[in-house]
Amino acid sequence: MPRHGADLALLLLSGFRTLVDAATVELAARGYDDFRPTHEFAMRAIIAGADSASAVGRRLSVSKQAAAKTIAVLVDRGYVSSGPDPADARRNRLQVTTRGFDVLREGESIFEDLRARWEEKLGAAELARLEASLVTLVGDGAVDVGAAGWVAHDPI
Amino acid sequence: MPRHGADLALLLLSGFRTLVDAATVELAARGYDDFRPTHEFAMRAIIAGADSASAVGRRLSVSKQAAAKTIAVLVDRGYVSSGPDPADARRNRLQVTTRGFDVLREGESIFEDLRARWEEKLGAAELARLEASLVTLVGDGAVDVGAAGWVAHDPI
DNA sequence: GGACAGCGACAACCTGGTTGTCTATCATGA
DNA sequence: TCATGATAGACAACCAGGTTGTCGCTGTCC
Repeated sequence: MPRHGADLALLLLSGFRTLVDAATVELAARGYDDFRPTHEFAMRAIIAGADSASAVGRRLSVSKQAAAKTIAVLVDRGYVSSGPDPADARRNRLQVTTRGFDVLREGESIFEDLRARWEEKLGAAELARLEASLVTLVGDGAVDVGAAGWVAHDPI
Repeated sequence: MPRHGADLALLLLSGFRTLVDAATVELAARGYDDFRPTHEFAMRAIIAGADSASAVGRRLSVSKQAAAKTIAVLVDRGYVSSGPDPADARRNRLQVTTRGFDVLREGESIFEDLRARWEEKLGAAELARLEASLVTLVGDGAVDVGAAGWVAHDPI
């Protein structure tokens, strides 16, 4: 067994892919096709208070241009609305639409299902242990920042 | 705690990123800058017997054009050599160069070091347990195929 | 010998990023 | 009050890595 260390990295990647691919496929089956993980990150940033393209970019550690592009497709697909900010004419105020909240809620429930399926495979205690180990290794905050930009590709 | 299931996915991603970013940075520090995980996958495919661009594409489940592009940069940077196949004039026979094997060996040792650091943090038994759990969840073969194409971005 | 398949090259395009430049707007301090 | 500086967003050019499609050459097989 050479490459033992690298295999660990691949296992982690593979786990992530398994979940995200399944979620994207399932989301498409439920009527939200062309919804990508990137979009989720952007919407969560908006909900968390980043109500302009620049702010989303900062929150996601990404250039404002990149954020603006993502937001443009989100607006185009009706997940996010954008209008002039009455208080500051430079800004375009962003808001997640009802449809936007819908897709997020669907996504959450899909991920819950996937996790439940893993619990069946592994046992609840063991899965909790795995999560705890990961938190020890990468920290709890790792869950939030900088994940966008690493999740760019199409499933299958 | 909503988003529990999604957090699991993010933990896995974060673990992968932590390892791969660190490895890429360390590799650059050792003189192999602009070497990306994608390149590693392509080189391993060549070593495994895929000695033409089309074959690499098949092995990596990627179009032959995509494989040809990657191989072009690998050849350009001296990690892979390409020459006419005396037995078949259509093909360009690929070979990993000495420098190519060097960078792979460095990469392996870096990943071993990273894994050892994680063992210190978590304990050897617990890390082995984590790996075993992941193998249970995603299967052993998951380590190999289709990982290219998910590892496209720059660290930091 | 002819039909078909595979290889590599080329071109056009997509997505998700990047940097750089520009204008409009706001905020601040002399 | 007004000049200066910072910020928002738009636009353009570019990059990496991927896609599809077309094409010509080469090899294989009937």
